[in-house]
Amino acid sequence: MGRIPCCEKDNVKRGQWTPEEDHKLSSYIAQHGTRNWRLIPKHAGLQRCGKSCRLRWTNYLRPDLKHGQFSEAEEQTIVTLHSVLGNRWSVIAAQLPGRTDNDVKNHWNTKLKKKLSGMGIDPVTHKPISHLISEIATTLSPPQVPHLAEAALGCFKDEMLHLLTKKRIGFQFHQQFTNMTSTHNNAPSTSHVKHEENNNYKDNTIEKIKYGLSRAIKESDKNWETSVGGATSSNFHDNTGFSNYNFANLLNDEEGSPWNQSLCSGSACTAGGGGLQQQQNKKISNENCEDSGKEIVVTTRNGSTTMFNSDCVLWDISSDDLMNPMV
DNA sequence: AAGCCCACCAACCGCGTAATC
DNA sequence: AGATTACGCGGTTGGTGGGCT
Repeated sequence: MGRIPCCEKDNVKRGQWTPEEDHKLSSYIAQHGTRNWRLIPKHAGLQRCGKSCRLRWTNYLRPDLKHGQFSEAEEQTIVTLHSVLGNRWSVIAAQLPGRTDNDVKNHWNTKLKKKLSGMGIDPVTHKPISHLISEIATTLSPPQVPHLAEAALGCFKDEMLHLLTKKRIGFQFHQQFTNMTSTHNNAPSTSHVKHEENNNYKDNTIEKIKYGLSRAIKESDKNWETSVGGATSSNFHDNTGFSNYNFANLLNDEEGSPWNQSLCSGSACTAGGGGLQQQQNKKISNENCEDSGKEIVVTTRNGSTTMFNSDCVLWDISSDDLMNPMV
């Protein structure tokens, strides 16, 4: 047996509330309270569902509600509580006098999530995105990598891609680079941060990032298998205490991006479709690099992660960008 | 000026569960 | 005790307005 509707759908008005309806509802509630939402519209002379009346009252008409912008302090509270409670909007809203769960949820989805992403923080886990990559690369056993890595990246990709499409930035790796120069032959020059104001480049790059991430996840799995299988892979080595994953050949491919095929959100993700498997062995060029074959490496050591490319232009996430995301 | 895109947010939907019969 | 009803919550949708091309 299905759930019985709270009202007769045919006889109720839907959509935006008029000032007259607001007045009727407010007047009725001021006199009689909010005891039975099913009866309120009938008694108040409204052709609305009781549920609709309740939402209108709780989210808009209640006299104790604030309607203005969220303050810095309120935003800070939301972010802090969200890091602990997750999407428990009603609990978070309870800590913000005059704000509803709907307010908080909307503000989170439209502003705060992007703000955090722009700061390089994953809005789901509240960890820096570099930590996520690090965890994917080091702490997961390879059979899990395609699923969990894609799930984690899936949570972040929309905001990341949004940011990238709004403003080209170059990838910096100051201290990590210093560390790497002593251990890696393809160390980048300090003039690596270059900008090309070329739309084609941007468009290509976005596609390459999408595809590159998907390929990276898949490739790391393959490399691990190669290594375990006995053959020494030049792409995967761990003899210096680092775990190096070579993503150099993951940034380009003539084929369409599999990103959409494996597009996922959270746990609903099913990574690594058959198409991805089939594409694994295809030749990949690196046309956007001045010198093809340069590497992009994710390096992990003591939990820190570095991603760099020796000569290709990447994105510069400066502190200004992080604090003032272009959204 | 018109069309398009995007951000915002009010409102809706459906599910879980507490309350009531 | 089980069925029914209502409420609360979180996810999603759709209308609107502003900015950009």
